[in-house]
Amino acid sequence: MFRLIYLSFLKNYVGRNTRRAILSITRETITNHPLFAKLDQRTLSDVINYGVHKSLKADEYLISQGDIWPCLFLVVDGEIHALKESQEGRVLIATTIQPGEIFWGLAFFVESVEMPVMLQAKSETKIVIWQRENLLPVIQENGSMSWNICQIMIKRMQDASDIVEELAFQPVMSRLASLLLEVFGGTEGEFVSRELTLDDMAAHIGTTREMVCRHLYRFAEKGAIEISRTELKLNDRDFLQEQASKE
Amino acid sequence: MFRLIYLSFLKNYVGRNTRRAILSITRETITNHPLFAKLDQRTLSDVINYGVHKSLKADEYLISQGDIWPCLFLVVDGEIHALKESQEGRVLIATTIQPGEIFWGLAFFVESVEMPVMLQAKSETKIVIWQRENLLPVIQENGSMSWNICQIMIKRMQDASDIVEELAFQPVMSRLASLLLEVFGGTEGEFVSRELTLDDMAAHIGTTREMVCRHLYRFAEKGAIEISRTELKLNDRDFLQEQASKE
DNA sequence: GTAAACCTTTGCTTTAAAGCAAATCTTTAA
DNA sequence: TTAAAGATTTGCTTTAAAGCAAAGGTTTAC
Repeated sequence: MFRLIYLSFLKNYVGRNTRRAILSITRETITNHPLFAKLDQRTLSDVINYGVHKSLKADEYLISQGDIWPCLFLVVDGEIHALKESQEGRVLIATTIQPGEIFWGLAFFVESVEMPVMLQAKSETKIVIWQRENLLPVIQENGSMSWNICQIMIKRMQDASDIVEELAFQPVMSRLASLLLEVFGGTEGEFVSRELTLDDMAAHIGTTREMVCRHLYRFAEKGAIEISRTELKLNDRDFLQEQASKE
Repeated sequence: MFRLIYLSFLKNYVGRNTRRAILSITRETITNHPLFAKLDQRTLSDVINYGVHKSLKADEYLISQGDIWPCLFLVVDGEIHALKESQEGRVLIATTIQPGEIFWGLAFFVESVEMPVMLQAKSETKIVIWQRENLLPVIQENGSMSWNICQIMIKRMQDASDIVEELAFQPVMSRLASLLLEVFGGTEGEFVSRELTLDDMAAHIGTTREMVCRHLYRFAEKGAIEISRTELKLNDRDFLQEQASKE
């Protein structure tokens, strides 16, 4: 009881020193990002001043599919999912934006272009948002920035390309094997919390929770993993690797 | 007979005037592209000089999936398919690059990054290729160029995003309806050549020729289209539109 | 002009994926 | 502490997609 009160107290109270610490982490995150690498101190300060801080609660939406949103943002803390939703309510998580990464509304670059994904905070998340009108002059006066953005875009294209390839050619079992390796790849031999619900996993690979469940138990039958209702142990990475490459 | 000889004569013989005409078309294509829009005459000439002309025969490969290819190119005439091939030989056409459009190897922007697609000429095709090392200085000295590239990339991202959405959420029938509208949308009420083989259509929507065939005849049963072995008439665009949005 | 290569169509079979429902377990919130 | 909400699991059913094979057309190349 006491512990709960104590924790919620910490959660809501942000003292002068703590606030200063958060701002400094944010400042550091901005300063360290390759996009702003070659800016002089004065321009960097401008950029930092234009940035609007925003906190998102877990599961809170930042924007919806179809929005015209001429902004660019940097994740300071937490994680943001870029996801697509079908008419029937099925969901596909296209990518996850991590702390230190930059993302944008397409309308930041091309006027009136709609967002093809919605953005949703996975957990409690802090971001800094820039409006097109504020950042555009800076970008145009610093040639290297556009080039850096190109490089970030290339990475995103690779991601998108992988998703297309998997959806087009690989069966559910392979996609699940890939996901397991990605999420639990570093935990071979020890039981760990499953982290993702069946629905979460289904959203990552574009299928249903029932399919995920069945394939998990199929992997368990083969000895590649062990599972309980809440935990998972990865035993045979090679087996999963092999499954992941099947068509 | 005579006609054949006459045609093949034309095909191979390129006289002085014709060559000059082709070069001038190419020059115009380059000059008109938004990417080079704001360059001064002198820089533009440099760019034109750095560009290497290349002709591809129908079905000829430009590069393979996995290549590290630090180039950027412009399609002058013809069409180039960006396609993915699975281990089992199935093919998905991710996008088609049209005359006047620019595309690139990812390694043009980020060193050592592999191509996620292969590039293949759909028909006889002429392109102009620039090496990274030649074009990079021009880009870095002309800030607007990177920005323009960003805009081109945004368009490609939209395309990729649409493909993901279709593969993840839409059944074969919807994807085929979309394709029919895209290819034959402007020909309502008249018989036209089918243009694409069943295999071609299958490659566009990620399925097999048999599935395409069956769904075509299903559309025909409903009166939305009429088909013979070689021709097709689109009767009911609305019906197809409705099918295209189904999940 | 003809054979070979290629494309289309269809019947039949197999398989993967999804949908639905119910039982069981876990977590959350009052 | 307990009820409610949420998550997992499994059996059964349905459907979409794919695979295989064979029979016809069409086009191409010699």
